[in-house]
Amino acid sequence: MFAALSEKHEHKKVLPDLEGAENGVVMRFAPNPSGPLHIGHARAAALNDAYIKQYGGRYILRIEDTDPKRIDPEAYEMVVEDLRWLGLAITDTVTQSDRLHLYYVLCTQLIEKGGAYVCTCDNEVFKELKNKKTACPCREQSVETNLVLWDKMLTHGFKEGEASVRIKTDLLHPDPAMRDFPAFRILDAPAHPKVIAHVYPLMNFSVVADDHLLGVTHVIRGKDHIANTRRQRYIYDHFGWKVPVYRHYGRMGIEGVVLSTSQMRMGINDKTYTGWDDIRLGTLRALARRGISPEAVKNAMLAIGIGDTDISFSWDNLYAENKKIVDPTANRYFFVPDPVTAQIEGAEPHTAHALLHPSDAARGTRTLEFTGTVLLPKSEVSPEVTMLRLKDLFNVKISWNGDTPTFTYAGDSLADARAAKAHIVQWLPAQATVGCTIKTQEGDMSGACEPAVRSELGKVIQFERVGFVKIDAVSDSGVIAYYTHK
RNA sequence: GCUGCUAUAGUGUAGUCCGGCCAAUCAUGCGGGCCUUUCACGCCCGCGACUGGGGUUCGAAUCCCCAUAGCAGCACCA
Repeated sequence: MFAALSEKHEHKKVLPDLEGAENGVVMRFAPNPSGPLHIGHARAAALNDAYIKQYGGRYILRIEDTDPKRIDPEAYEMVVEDLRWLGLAITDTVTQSDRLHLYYVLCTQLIEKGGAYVCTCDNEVFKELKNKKTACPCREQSVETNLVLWDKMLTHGFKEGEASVRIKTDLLHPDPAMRDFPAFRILDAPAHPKVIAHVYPLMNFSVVADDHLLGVTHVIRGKDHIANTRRQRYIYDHFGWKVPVYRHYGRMGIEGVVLSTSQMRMGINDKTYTGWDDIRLGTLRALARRGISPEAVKNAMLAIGIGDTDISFSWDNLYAENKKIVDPTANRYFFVPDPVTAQIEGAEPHTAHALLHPSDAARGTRTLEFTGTVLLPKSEVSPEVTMLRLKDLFNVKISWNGDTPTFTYAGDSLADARAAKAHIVQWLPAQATVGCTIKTQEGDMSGACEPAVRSELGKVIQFERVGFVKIDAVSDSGVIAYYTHK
């Protein structure tokens, strides 16, 4: 009964039903290994994942590396790492460069069926004919001729650009993008990191081949693939294969971070960025470094859903999701930005015990030894301020002689501080601090924090009154933290 | 230009297929309050939208037409 009540608060986002998914689904995430995954990828990855969890089935990671020019050899590993971080239920992994022989066999079959032909026209010439809805001479070749030419392609009888395989579609189709699109091309010096080949499939062919071979039932991807879906249908029809169910979601605009792989790589090379996880980038590893949890990313993506409207991604919404996850677990500590030293007159030494978490006393406390001098945030100490409450310690009166403050002990009563509307501020014992720099997308914030923060390496904590941060590095010279969000 | 898709508050989203229960849901954001030894969390209150114009209908966010805006594709990229 109580469980039912608490589940009501979960607000589980329900995605629209998928047609024909009742008996389970086979879906795939198919990135190009050109760099690490970014937030845009996370949408496709998370949406597919959610449906597979909803209906049951298999989740195939398919690395689409059929364009040697767009491969970063390190990306194979990065993609897998990023998906592992996201926590997806991947059941199978295939790499297209391992499967070229399968595509070749299917191409031969398609030529035999009369569904494809080898075109030796100049690319520009073909384009002109296509725009005039006119067949190129190669289209009328016999199956036998096509098979001979196809064999010639595979045996290096052509150079790059001299021949390609085209799918027979409808030359009168109103959309020129549909007319006899290419399925295989020749690359002379591809320098592919995983395979030696001369003939490479184009995306539309290899995708159909693999979706069919792997039994993919449902495809969710961006609407930039709508035209590809229509093209791919021609291949399905030639083979007589069953077409998967498609959903195409709209474009997602993301502001504030760099997403373009080439731009990121350039910036890393010229030291503008520290690496793929530089927090100014939109990669998943950058989010991870900042303390965004994978669950928050997934939840934010599911909340966006599969609508075909173009949307703008909201960092606020992602931060809200993350805070729900991080707030209950993050320990609290003091960080004093831009510290000023304050010697407190008239106060006895005192040990303060501050809760590690305000709503979970069982977690314990940290101890701060007051011996006379403290560090305070400079922004809290200005001539119009005459009283402060040092959190978990006592009240301090400030008297001003011009610009020079004098700090005097003013009692332990919290009620007094409230009555005086004094700010309750974080502080540090001057004799027990470590230097701390908080890195934000806008720049660094330096100050000092409790020495105990050093035990939170790799964790997200909350600096009280400052915000959530992830402890990135701990050394003799101090602590480096990354700002997560408020 | 051609082909196609879309249009609900600052942002995301539900409702649109099968018109009335929608003076429009939920989240986030913002404003105010309560709680509180954090400007966090929690709780309460409030703000804020059906792109525009026609039409059909007793009745339209929902159906039709036009306009406008945005987006995608028109590669031997994925």
